[in-house]
Formats: sequence, structure tokens, C-alpha cells
Amino acid sequence: MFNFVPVLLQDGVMKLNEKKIQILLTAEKLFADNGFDGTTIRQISKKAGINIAMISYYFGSKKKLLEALLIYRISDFGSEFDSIVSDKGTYLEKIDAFIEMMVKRIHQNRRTHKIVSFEYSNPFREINFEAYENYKKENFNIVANFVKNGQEQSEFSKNINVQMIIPTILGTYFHFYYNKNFYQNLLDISNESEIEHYVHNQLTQHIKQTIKALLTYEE
Amino acid sequence: MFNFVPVLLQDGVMKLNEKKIQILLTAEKLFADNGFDGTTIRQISKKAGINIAMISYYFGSKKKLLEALLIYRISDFGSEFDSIVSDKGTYLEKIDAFIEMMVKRIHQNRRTHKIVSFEYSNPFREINFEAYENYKKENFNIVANFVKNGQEQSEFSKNINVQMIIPTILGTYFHFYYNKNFYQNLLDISNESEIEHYVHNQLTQHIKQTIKALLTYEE
DNA sequence: AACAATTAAACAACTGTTTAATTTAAACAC
DNA sequence: GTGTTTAAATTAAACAGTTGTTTAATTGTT
Repeated sequence: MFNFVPVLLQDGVMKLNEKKIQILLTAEKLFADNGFDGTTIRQISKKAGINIAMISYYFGSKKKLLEALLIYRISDFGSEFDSIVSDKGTYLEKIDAFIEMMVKRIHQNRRTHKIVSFEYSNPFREINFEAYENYKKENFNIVANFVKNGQEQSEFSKNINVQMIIPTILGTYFHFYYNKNFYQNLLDISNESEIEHYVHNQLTQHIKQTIKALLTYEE
Repeated sequence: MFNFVPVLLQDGVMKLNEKKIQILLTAEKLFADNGFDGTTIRQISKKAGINIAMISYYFGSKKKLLEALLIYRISDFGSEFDSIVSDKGTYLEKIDAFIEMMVKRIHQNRRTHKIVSFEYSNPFREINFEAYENYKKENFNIVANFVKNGQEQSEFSKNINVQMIIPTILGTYFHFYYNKNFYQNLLDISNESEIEHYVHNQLTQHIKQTIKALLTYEE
């Protein structure tokens, strides 16, 4: 049984059949939990229920498996954002929808983001992070334009470090996620669904509040 | 030439001579750059200029080397904080000194924090994170008390998610640090000293502004 | 028949740790 | 200051286990 050729096509996009996606998702979880180096292809194979040779056969190597995951996971969020901006209402009101979208998105891709975060800074890791960098650049430009427009409408304060807004939003989320064990204990929540609930309610609310406060703060 | 016994003493505190510290610092940098699993004891030995057997001889194992690093690095910051609180001035004014201290401290220990962040969530990694957890708990209590007092003086708003203030402060810093390569490019700064300067000035200023805004924001 | 999919086995390289031997340095008796 | 003892420091080599990848053979599908 075969569906697609197991090689990179000319445009560099790999066709993904169900089995390949299953392998990617298994690898994503293991990479996020144990790190790239901490995960073996035997672990991935076993958990995905395939033979170890299939990973080389499908993806070429462990490194290329990670690259395939990055391309599969990280897509732009320009269009989603456009519909928020075109909605009526003040810029301040739009922030709520905007933050909500960002947190949902980042939460959905949290594992891949974690993997990238830790492998990105390693200069000896010869992995192609182009997709990730383009994604970040696009996100940054969207935020920068949004804030600029809000400032022109005099809804937002001047003297805001626009470049550090994304670190504030995503950083807050990720610091929570990376220290999940700690905050689980602190907040006295136990299971995964309660964490999900906290993220999409209290944490999202806190980030909204923080960003709205920052954008309207006058010293 | 020998200085101290290479074993754990009764109270669990290892005496550290200069050579041990040199090994710890070498390991810290490599662990932070390449991850715990991505770093081999041969790399550490070579970079530290010692024989590979010395690591087992001094620390017992690679895991115990990391544990020794944690104990060496992560100390409480209660006393430093106390002097800030006892200074005169409003609570709002104290925030500046407080944030500055936190960023300086976290920046100094950034590598160990990065290592911990990544290894902490791995349940199969049998490493003792007690020192780290106590450190976090203490920091949290300090912040919680500080905010409570500021609220009692009516300087800070009510309805603040106190538990998410530390994630906001540290998260912003770490998201910047983890994506150093990206922001280096975005901010058009090249060398390490310019990054240092940005952290202690623009980034610290941004975090101060964000937290002050949050603590005084009325919806 | 043609070729993709899948497999178990083998591969050489690398892993953390231990060994057993040697070197170094402090402690001691004089 | 001697020479001797004692134990720590340091070393190269070996250890057994694991790593990612490849092979060559087999199975499955069209």
C-alpha cells in the first residue's frame, strides 16, 4: 500500500499521507517532551507503530523529520488576523480578539514552538529554520502595523516599545507552559483539561489586561 | 594537587574548588547551547581541559553534575529584595528597582534557567529540581506580598492576576533571550555587548512600563 | 511483472561510566 | 631540609550499551 512518493518534490514541499502525519505528530510530542537529542528514532518508531527504517525511508533523516514538522506546523496567520482588523469597533476592543487568536494559535502549536525555541539558538544544529523566521517576521509586522494604526487614532499611547510586545504576549504564555508543573501545583489544578481551561480563560484574560494597560499607559 | 574531598558531604552540599567551578561553568554554557542530551562529557572535558574521567570522579555522573550546577547557581534573592522594600518611596517607585533587580538576576543565571526550563518538564529525567522549585516558590511569595501591600496602600489596582506577574516579567525576558538570533536581526544589533546593553536598558524599561501599567490599570 | 512498502539485521560511530595504573602533592617522623 | 608514607589527582584504555543510518531480503499492491 502506497500513496505518495517518499521524496522531496521539486518545490521542496513534501506530500504527506496519513502515516507520515502520524509519524510527525508522534515525533512532535516526543521532541517537545524529551528534546531533539533526547528522542531516539526507536522511541518514535515504537510509539508510532512503525519500523525504524521507515523514518529514513520517508523523511531521509532525523533532522529532515524535524524540518518536515516545522513546515507542516508553522503556517502564517495573516488571513485570520485580517478579519479581526476589518471588524468594526475601537482598536482597544480589537485587542481582545487579537490576543485571543494569538494565544489559541500558539497553544495549538506549543510543542513545535518549544522544540524550535531550544534548537534555534544552537549554531551547530544544521536545521533549516527559514519557515520559522518568516513566520516570526510576519507576526511582528502585523503587530507593528496594528499598534501604529491605533496610535494614529490616538487610542494607544506613544513611547511604546513595539518590538517587545510579542515577547510579552508569547513570553507570558510560554513561561507558563514551560513551568506547567510548577503552576499546576500553585494554582491547585490537576488534570490537562483544567490547564486548558486556565489558559483560555484566566491566562488569556491576564495577557489582554496587560497589553491593554501597556498600550494606554501614560507615565 | 588536591583541595577537597570529591564526595557529597553529609549535609548534601558539595565543596567546590576552583577546578570544579570551572567544570560547572563550562558545562553550563554547553548545556544551555546544546541541551543536556546534546552535550557529551567529552565535549565538556575537552573545553574545560580535563580528562573525561574527572567528571565522574568529581561529581559522580553527568546527572549529578547538572544537579551540582543547579545548587551552585540558584540561590534565594530574599535579602536583596528586602532592602528594596525597606527603602522609602511609593510602591510604584519601588517597582523600578524591583524589576531591575529581577532582570539582572535572571540574566546572570539565564543559562541555568534555560537548562532547567527544558529539563524540568521531562518526567523521565530523574533530576532533583528541589532547589529550583523552592527558589520559584520564594520568588512568587515575595511578589505576591509586594502587590498585596501596594494594593492595601491603594497604589495598585484590584483585580490583578498576581500569579501571572512573574510569568509576564520572566517570560518577556526569556522569549527575548531564546530568540536572540531573531531580535538581533530585527533590532540591527550585532555583538554580545550590544545585546547586554539592550537588555539592561530598553528591555528592562519595557518590562517596568508594562508592569506599572498593569498594576495601575482600571478597566 | 514492476515497484512501493516494510522488515530484521547489521553497521560503525558514539555514549556515559569504570578500570587499573601512574603521577602529584601534602603529611609525617626525624 | 631529609626521605617515607598516604592518599588524592590524573590518565589512557576498556567497557557495555545506544545511537542514526543502511543493507538486503521479503511482502504487498497495482
